[in-house]
Order: sequence, then C-alpha cells, then structure tokens
Amino acid sequence: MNNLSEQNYIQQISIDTVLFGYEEKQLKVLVPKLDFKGDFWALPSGFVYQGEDIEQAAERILRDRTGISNIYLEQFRVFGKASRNSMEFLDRLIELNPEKLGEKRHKQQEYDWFTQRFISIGYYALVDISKVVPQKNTLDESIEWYALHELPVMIMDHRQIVEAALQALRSDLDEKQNAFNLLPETFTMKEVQELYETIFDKPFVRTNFQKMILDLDVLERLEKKFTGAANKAPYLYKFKK
Amino acid sequence: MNNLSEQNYIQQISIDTVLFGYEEKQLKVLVPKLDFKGDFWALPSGFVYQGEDIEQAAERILRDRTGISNIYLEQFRVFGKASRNSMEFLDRLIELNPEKLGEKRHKQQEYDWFTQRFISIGYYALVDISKVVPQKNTLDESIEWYALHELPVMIMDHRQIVEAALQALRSDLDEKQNAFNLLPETFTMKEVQELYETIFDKPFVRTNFQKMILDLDVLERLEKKFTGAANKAPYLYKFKK
DNA sequence: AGTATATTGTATATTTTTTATACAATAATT
DNA sequence: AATTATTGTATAAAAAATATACAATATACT
Repeated sequence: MNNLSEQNYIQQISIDTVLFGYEEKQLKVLVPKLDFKGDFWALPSGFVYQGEDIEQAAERILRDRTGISNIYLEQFRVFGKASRNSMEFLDRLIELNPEKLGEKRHKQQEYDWFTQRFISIGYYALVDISKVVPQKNTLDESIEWYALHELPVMIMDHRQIVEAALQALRSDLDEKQNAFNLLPETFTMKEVQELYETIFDKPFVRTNFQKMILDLDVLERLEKKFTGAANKAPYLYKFKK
Repeated sequence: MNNLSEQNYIQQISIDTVLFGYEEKQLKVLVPKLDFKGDFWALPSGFVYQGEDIEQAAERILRDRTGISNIYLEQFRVFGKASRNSMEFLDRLIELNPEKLGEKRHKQQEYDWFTQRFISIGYYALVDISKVVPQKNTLDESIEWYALHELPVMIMDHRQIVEAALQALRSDLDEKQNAFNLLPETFTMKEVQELYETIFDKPFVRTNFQKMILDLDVLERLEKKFTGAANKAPYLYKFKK
C-alpha cells in the first residue's frame, strides 16, 4: 500500500466505478483482482483529491485503468450506510497475507485510514471495449473483463453496486441514447439490436426495432458492409453527435 | 455557532435538502433565513454523524425543521465541484456581523471547518404542507415556505440545487407516483390535476387526466365531498399504500 | 448464367394507446 | 321544475406501437 493516509485525499469519500463494455453479445464489467492471496475482486475505485471535482476523480480512476479519456460517465447513486466499511474485508486480507502486510499494528495508520466508514459515490461508464487495454495498477494481480453473468464474488457491497449501475443504465436508456457508447465507431443495425437485447434481456422484433432506432434520428448511414455471406449486405451506421 | 468542528461529523460531506410542499396551487420550498445581518437564505442542511446512514441524516435534518418523521425522501444528485465551498459566503457573513462573529482569528477552527470544500448529497422530500409546523433552529431568524417562483436569493449553489431537485421530481413522476405525498389525506380529482399542472407547468385535459390517474390504480374512492356549490359533488380519494 | 437461400430494408395492416369530443348525472339556485 | 356549473363516464378520432408481408440483394450452388 502507498501512504494513502498521507495523500491529499478527502477522507471517508470514495468513488466506485462500474465500467461496462460489450463483446461477444455480452455486457461485461472491468474488474481488477487484488495482488494478494485470497481471491479479492473489487471495482475500480479511488478517492477524491482536495482540489478535484468528483467527476474528474471518476474520470481519473477510469483513465488509469483503461488508458483512455473522454469516457462516457454517469453518476448514479451514493452508497452511504453507516455500516459501510472495509474492516471485515481488510481483516481477512491481512490474515491471509501476513508476510506482505505484516502485523496490523505496524501499519496502524494505514489500516485506520482504510477501515474508516466510507461514503461511496457510484459512477457507471460505457466504453467501446476494443479501445481499452486494461491497465493493472500497483495493487492489481490482474484486471479483466467479466461477463455480467459470470462476475466473480466481489468484496464488500461491490456486487450490489454493479446491480444498481445496470438498473441505472437501463433506466437512462429511455431518455439518453447512451448505449451507442458501447459500440465501435461503425456498426450494423443487427448489432444495435443485439446490444439492446442484451441490455434489456429481452427480444425485439427486428423490423420495428429498426424503425424505432432510425426514428431516433441519431444515426448516420454509411456504406454497406459486405461480409461474404450469401445474403443482402447490411448498411453500416455511426452514432452522430 | 456550536462547536461543529468538535462534533462527531464526517468531514467535508454535507446533506442539502429541498423540501417541497403544495399550497394555494403552488409548489413551495421550505427555506430558513439565517439569524444574521445580511439576508442569507439557505436550504435546510446538515452533516452526517459517523454512525449514521446518509438517509438517516437527511431524515434527521428534515425532522428537526418540520417536526415530522417518515417524510418521503429521494436522493437525487451529488454536488461535488472542487470549487464548491462556503468561503465567499462566510467572509461576507463575518464582515456584516463583526459583533456577533468577532474577528476571524478568534474562531479560526470553526471557520476552517466551515470553509472546507464540501461534497453535498442532495435529497428532495415531499410533504403535506398542512402537517408541517416549520421549526427554527438555533441559527435561524425565520423559516418559511416560499413559492418556487418567488424564492429569495440563496447562498452558494442552493438555487441550482432546488432546480435540480425539481427536475428530479418531474422525472421520477413517470415511474413513481410520489406526487400524492404532496396532498392531504383526502383530495378530489380536480386537486390532483391542479397539482400535476403545477408540477409540470402545463395543462392537462380533464377527462383524460381523470382516466389516466384512475388507471394507475393507486387511489381509493371515498364518499362525496359536498361543498355547497351548485353542481355535482366530486368524490374524495385517498392514496392507497 | 440462372436459381436458391438467408438476410435486410421498407411498406402496410392490425392492434393498442393516447387524445379529443359528446353527453348524462347531479348539487345547489332560481 | 327549470337553470347552471361541474363531474363522471362513454365513445370517436388520431397517433403510436406492434405484427405481417414482401421486394431487394450478396453470395452459393447447380
């Protein structure tokens, strides 16, 4: 651990991010695994510098893990139960990693900082998964995309945070057209439909879906995409804006 | 000021509440005025105790100002700009109230606590305005309901917080039926319509509005209400649940 | 080259929902 | 008993959502 307790962070506030990507007809979430014994997976998280907007902090946390800026971000909820702290998780972490973390008392200051009760601001983010090269940070053993239905067991309430983020994403889709942020630069209508079917976990009727999306008037039609398949080639579209 | 800096509050986190009521066909907001020279109006605000859920904190803040519990509450957004602090406001407050607040340096600790950069969690709440007897707290000169269109100039970004709360209220109305929390125990359909027209600032067609509301299937029809007017008496309804 | 096949784009029919209009019921007043 | 202003409900018209039909087409297969 770095000397987090000495850095210029706001105390007791954390940012937890749920980064969604879309690949192989599945919604995926970027989840780092901690470089400690014991299989600990946690959402990309961080803290807010004194001179930093909370949105900047969320951007920074994601930029550090993805290498890309200008990620589509939405603040969706604050998790503020008094019982919300990492004491249980940290005790187990230390118990399983005595050689690395040493005796509690030798790291008391650091330990105390971490076991404070934290109020966490939840952000979800959407990316074109092909643009991201996941970046381990110093605490990570790995960082990988996990399909939503195959998420590993996560620490604390991180699983519930993912669930709340998914609900927010679905709900936002009614007014915002943010789903297109999950797709590559260009895509076919079929790909859009598969994405929507994945997000809402229900089928759409092809012809009406096509009309509905085109009526949104947010797509620009490009050239055709010839795949070599023995059928009519679909048009490519891009999200205008 | 009490010794806020010595109390067991989480630092740099505040709760700002926008309490909506409905009276005389107007949406109103409960706004205390500070008991200092200089006309300072601020939203009912407060801090979070170490052992307290953020929602409990919001409830407590509103209970203290209204005397009632079980207020309908919704967390709607976090305001977290780095530039968000009360320094400007406090400087002016002290400047205008030297006899009461004394020299800055004599209250340095208190002053420092207040001028920290705060991240504020916004809650809006809905009440039956007739149930509330506004309670001044020790810092208030007055506390009054102000029509949304006649709000006094408020400190810091509190006016924008009200605006964001109103937007959230409107947006939530699509899925939740929380508007009924603004009405008294029983009400006529006309009163419901007037409330909706006030919230959305647009007219509804009476017959279709009535059907729409009844189709929600959240109202229970009671006896008629005889007002003495020379026309058919309307039914009273109550919000079931 | 001509036919077959799977998919795509669009048009149209059908159903449902929303909005507009009509009208009977009724609580006082005259 | 007729009059008036509202209320409750029914129905007509318009719009939106959903279902169905079909022509266009990129390639494979004969």
